[in-house]
Amino acid sequence: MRLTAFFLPTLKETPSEAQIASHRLMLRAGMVRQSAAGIYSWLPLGWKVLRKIEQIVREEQDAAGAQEMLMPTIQSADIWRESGRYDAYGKEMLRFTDRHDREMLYGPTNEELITQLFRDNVRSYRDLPKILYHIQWKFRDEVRPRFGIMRGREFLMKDSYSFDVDFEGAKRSYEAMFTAYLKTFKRMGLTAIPMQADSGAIGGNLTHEFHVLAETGESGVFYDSAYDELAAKGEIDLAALNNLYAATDEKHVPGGPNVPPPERLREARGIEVGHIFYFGTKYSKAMNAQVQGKNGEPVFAEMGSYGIGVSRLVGAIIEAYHDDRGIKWPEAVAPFKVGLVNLKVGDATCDSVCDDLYGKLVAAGVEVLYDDRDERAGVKFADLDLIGLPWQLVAGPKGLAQGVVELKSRATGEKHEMSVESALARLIG
RNA sequence: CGGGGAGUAGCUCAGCCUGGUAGAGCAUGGCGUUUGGGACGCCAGGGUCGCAAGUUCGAAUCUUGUCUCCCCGACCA
Repeated sequence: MRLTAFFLPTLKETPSEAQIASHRLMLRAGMVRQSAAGIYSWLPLGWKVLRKIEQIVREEQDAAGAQEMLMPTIQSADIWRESGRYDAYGKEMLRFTDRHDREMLYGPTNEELITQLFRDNVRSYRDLPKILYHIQWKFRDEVRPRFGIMRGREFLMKDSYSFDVDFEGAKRSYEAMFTAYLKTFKRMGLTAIPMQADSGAIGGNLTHEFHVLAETGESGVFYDSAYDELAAKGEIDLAALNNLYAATDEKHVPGGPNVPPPERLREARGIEVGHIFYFGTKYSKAMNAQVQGKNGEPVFAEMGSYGIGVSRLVGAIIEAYHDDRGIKWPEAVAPFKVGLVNLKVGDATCDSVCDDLYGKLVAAGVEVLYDDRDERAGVKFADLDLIGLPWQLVAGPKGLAQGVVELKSRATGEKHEMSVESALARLIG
């Protein structure tokens, strides 16, 4: 993509409403614009990141055996009356009527819909287990949206739902999602700690929240310092994780059972990026979702639900990866891998070398943003640092006179001069 | 939902107290000089002062109502 053609409205100054780094940087980097309280438009750069994250989530769900589908954003009140949540959910649910005065709502979650689909279409235990998921926009009419897309009213969520014939099966599904979540967050460069959590309004008795540690996190969390060591090792060890203490402040009881000694107890702030629940037959009973068991007997489906805040992850990643100049995207979610800087647009050599580099990178399938604007070097560097592409490939008249370009890592700040060929090899290889 | 604050140019804000032709910086367009980490000069364009009523000869400014946004708290799968 050539920057002259790209819609990238960056801001030099910080909009006054933005309080935390991710919000500030998303506005400044031209990723999002607010349209109403807690409701945002995703501009091209932000949308690219969102789709990258979504794709990682999708791949890990698929790998765990879940199947993607798509349920609507708008739901009928009827099924919510069946589950009993139409009255229970409260004002967070956005309700309205259509032209025929039918009561509708913008879905805050999809247990009812998926249970209805299951009930209407699955008859036998032989069809189980099943894990279905979708990645869809949700709306929760939060009293006080804040922190940009971190607590928006409209947000993109991946929600999965598992159906099993018995508890053992449900537990396997739960563990499959548990592991998938750890892998998902790790691929994005995040260390997410699974925490014992309050089960809240969804109800159930087996539940974990996944928190990314960040100073600006909304939740207080407590965890065993052994997590830090485990995270440093970089491998996912389910058994080890299950034996370590970690809890949100809602669940944490000082000095309670399993709480590690003070020297190993860490207190921190966390951003909740995922939440998984086993809730048994809560919805299948309320909505009469049964299958026939092995002996022909009716069995209520054992269910779980598993959410990842996809749009919130964008903010969480920025919270984890930024400095005072801007964002530092991990390569897995970066909107582009390379920012190609032509330091002197209009200079025949610079133009031809950059055009050639751009063509070759694109041909090799490398995502590259080519800054071909007729701007001063400082402007280009500042914008590139702000939007945080992992690699900056800089070509200017001085370097080219020596036959070199500069390759800079945004993450480490390291710069290396090298020939055009070796730069290409580094980026394509 | 309780408390506080703010709506004036694309952004950041001044002007309001004490009513009298709407401002600055940045951004944008043009020209020139510049050009390796957010240049400089000159010129230009751009505003229903959130909206509505009221007071007044006259309202961005005073009064009332209303809408929206932000912050703190409570709330939050």
